[in-house]
Amino acid sequence: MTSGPPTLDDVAREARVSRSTASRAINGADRVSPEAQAAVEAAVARLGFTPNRAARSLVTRRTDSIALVVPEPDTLMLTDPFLTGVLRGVTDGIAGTDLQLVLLLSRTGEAPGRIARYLGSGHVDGAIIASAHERDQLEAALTRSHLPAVFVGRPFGDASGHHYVDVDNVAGSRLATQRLVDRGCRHIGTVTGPQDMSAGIDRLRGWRETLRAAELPTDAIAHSDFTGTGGATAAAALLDQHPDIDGIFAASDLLAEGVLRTLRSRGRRVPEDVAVVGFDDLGVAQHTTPRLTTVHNPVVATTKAATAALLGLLSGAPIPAAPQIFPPYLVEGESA
Amino acid sequence: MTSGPPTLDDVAREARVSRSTASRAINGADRVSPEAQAAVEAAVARLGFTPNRAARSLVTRRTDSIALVVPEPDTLMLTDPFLTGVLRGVTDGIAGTDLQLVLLLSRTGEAPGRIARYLGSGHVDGAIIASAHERDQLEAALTRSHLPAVFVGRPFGDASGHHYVDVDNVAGSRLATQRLVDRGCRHIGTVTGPQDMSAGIDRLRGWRETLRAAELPTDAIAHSDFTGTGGATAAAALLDQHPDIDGIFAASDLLAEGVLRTLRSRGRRVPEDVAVVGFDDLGVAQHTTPRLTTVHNPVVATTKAATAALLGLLSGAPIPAAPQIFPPYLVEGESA
DNA sequence: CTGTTAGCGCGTTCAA
DNA sequence: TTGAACGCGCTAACAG
Repeated sequence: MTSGPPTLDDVAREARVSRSTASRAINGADRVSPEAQAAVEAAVARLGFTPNRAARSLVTRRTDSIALVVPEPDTLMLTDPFLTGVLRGVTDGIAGTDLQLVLLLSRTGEAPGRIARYLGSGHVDGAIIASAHERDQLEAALTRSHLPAVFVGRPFGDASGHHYVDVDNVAGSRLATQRLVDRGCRHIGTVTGPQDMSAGIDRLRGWRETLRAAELPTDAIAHSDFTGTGGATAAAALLDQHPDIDGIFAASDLLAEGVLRTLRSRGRRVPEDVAVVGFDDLGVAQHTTPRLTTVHNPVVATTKAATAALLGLLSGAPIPAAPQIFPPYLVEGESA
Repeated sequence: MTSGPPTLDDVAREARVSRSTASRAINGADRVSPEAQAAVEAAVARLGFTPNRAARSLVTRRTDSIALVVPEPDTLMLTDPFLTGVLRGVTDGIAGTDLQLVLLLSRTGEAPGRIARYLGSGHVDGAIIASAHERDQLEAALTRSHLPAVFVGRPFGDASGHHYVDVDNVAGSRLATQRLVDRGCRHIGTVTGPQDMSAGIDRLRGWRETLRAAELPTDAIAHSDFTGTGGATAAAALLDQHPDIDGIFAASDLLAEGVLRTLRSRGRRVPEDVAVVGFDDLGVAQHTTPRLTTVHNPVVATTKAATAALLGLLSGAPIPAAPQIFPPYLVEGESA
């Protein structure tokens, strides 16, 4: 009467079979007669039965849930587009499974190791790590605990031993920089992202390589975090030190947006006086004035791939140890 | 030897007490001697014991996890700032508890009821619903299942019977519109948000009320979704139909951003020719040109409050049925 | 204050 | 193909 949610026993009784048979029918085992199968299915539908996850976990020793670790945005608006893409990618990736997605937002000033401890405690079957920043503890804890995990974005430091999916950041920044070279820019600067993230490092590298190949100067570098404000400040520094700059590669669209603001306030026309190319194409680029030329970063696709890889690991599939690297491509705008 | 994670039995053995005592010590019951308490704590630390959630859930009939239901952004960049704020609010809100956060991203084109079914299946102890859109099924399912839930933003339709926390959208849009009135605008238009969201409706209402009180015309209305592109289109329509417009209240900053773009492309100066006020202040406003005058929407605070309210419900605290409404305030920019 | 005893709901042997 | 029995790790009565 006051029974709460229906249990497997209720289903079995309703279907006039034993609990084991009901269990087998529900979990798609093969040794079940068609009649029994049908009876169980009918009973399940009639009762609205849903397996109790806790009970199931207890015996299967799986939690049927995975963790998604994401960095807390430094400022609202900062990593937002990235965050949104990641969320969508993972959600898409687990659609159709009965996996629960447990969200772990890594707080900036928090006691280090909270997340590592959580991941090591057996509360989840695996993890997607979209945390771009350096996190020695996390990576170490991950290898120690043998928790199946896939990174979105090459892990900082030694990537060997970790599965990851990434966009080819070096190729992307080459694309961006080459565009500036091709349109005739002779002194091309860059506003970099944080150098404790692989994306920040790689995007600087592509810029440098392209300019070297073109035998152009590589002296105009301004470091920044991935914020619009940071980009504006960095661009100002760049213009002060190198007034003759005629092109800027910004390591993200958010940065580029700040760069455009500075250029406008200084009366430099874009792209006539200074051409600008960004990176990411996650929505910001379409809303700038002028519309930003940028490099598309397929975040949803990479995250989806990472999730698929994790599902593979969980199902014990043969593991392709090699990272999956997605190609970026240039998106036409008006800024270059 | 090959035992896997340590169990309560291991702890008990290590601490030389019974399992029950160990359990009591760990769960902070009172009837435990100081020595036993210390012994257990030492054993826990030594073994790195973490309670098995599944086993605990099975007996306590609680899952120690809550769901966060958020709408999938219609476009990247769209509801991003909102989403980020919500995530932070909830995360802050459950910090210090051992609650798991299960993320439920509501897909736009999905089979309706997926989320409702999930919430009704006993997989979580409660839910925060940040889904602004109309979702009859969800609200109905929620009342039917008696799952403790708190909405962020007044639920669409009949809000009675639902707990919610919200910013005072009507007051906010009054603030915005009054600002335009005060600076001398005589023909003030509005670009609305979707009229199937309470925020969209309320923000339109505040605009109308303010203009009526000021005895100014309320004929210049253009509806839109909450995207920048939508705002740009709506603003164009507004200018076409009412060329003499000298002020626009946009129901969100994203909309306002689109409005500014249209005004610029039509050669209208802001704020000299047309003054603009937005709503939300979630990061977008600071990056527009000119910097947007807007109304601050304390998303993190409301979401945190919603989470606190949910925790209260879960602990069986006396439930304040009345919604918590947060006051908005005007943020100075250059656009009005 | 402590230990003993019983399940929580489910998957999975093992015989039949 | 089916059912009976067991145990996953833990909390909560109940005696002591």
